[in-house]
Amino acid sequence: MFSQTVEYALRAIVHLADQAPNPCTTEQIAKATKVPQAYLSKVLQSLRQSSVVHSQRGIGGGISLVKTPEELSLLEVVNAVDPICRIKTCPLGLKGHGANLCPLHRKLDDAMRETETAFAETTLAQILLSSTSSYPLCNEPHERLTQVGGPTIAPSN
Amino acid sequence: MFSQTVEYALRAIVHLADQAPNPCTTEQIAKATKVPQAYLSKVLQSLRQSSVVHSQRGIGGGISLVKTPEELSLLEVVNAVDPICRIKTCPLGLKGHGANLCPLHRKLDDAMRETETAFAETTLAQILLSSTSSYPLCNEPHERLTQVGGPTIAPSN
DNA sequence: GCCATAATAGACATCAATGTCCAATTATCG
DNA sequence: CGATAATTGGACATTGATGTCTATTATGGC
Repeated sequence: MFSQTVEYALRAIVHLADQAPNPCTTEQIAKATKVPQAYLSKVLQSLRQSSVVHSQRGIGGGISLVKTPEELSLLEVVNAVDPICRIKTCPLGLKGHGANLCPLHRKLDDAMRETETAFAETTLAQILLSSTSSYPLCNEPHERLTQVGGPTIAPSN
Repeated sequence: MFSQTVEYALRAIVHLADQAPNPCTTEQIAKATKVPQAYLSKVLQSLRQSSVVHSQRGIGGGISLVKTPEELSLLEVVNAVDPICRIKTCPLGLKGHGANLCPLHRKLDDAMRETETAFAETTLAQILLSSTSSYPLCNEPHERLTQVGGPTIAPSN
């Protein structure tokens, strides 16, 4: 129901929110989120063009969130890479309907509206603070990759 | 958010429900629903293999619903052509999560669950009886293609 | 200025979704 | 049986989503 690209974008943003306000390199995000790095860079491009993330080249650079996790909603991320496009007029182009959707398309659009609303009302901060037994993207309850200050360049392995 | 195939399948089923229990030819459905006929025949194949519709070759044949519009839900149609696949285990394959989804995937799965439920609870009969100002697939309030009288080619049952 | 780092851009590959076309098959009618 | 109507199946084309690779450009540190 949601594209792979949406899944990847959300994983990346969750990781960035977790590390905020520190920037992460594409490589770091790719490893943490298990997303193919080359493809991830494409996804991050979309997010940058939509001003969801900011990028900085060179040493110490990387990707960082434009907004704080408290201000950023899931919907903004989803719409940046694969917009939820609501049904505005009759898909059959019937003149008699116009903006007055028939029951079928009303139902379909309602489902999309519900999803849109749910995503609009959820912030990244809420995702990070949710108290379930699993922490986003991590095996441990909360394994911070970068803790305090430090440019943390390449923890490598 | 929903594939073109889902849209086409639902249009076809709505038309069949409207004409039920009479069968319709692929050509009739294609014209009424404005779906490319050759592609529609593929979609109808999926619906037949999932036992949502029944087909009959030869003169007077065509496609008809297996269940009545009262018994058939939107979900059965959707799942026949493009299943809503719920998130059952961590997409990252993290062992620590397993069936215990992290907040992100919990949220995504919740959205799918809501949609799934909404579709499961809506029958084709409800779609046809919904009182909005537009009738499904038709410009007029209710232009039945087959009315009374004329043996519109094999009512046969 | 030089070098290492990291994003950026574009070409290319692969695969699934969508769409078209035609021959084969099956059923009904006269 | 033969003609017609209709689905069925397979080949093919096109497009978009997904994914890979390489060269280029920008940045900071020395």
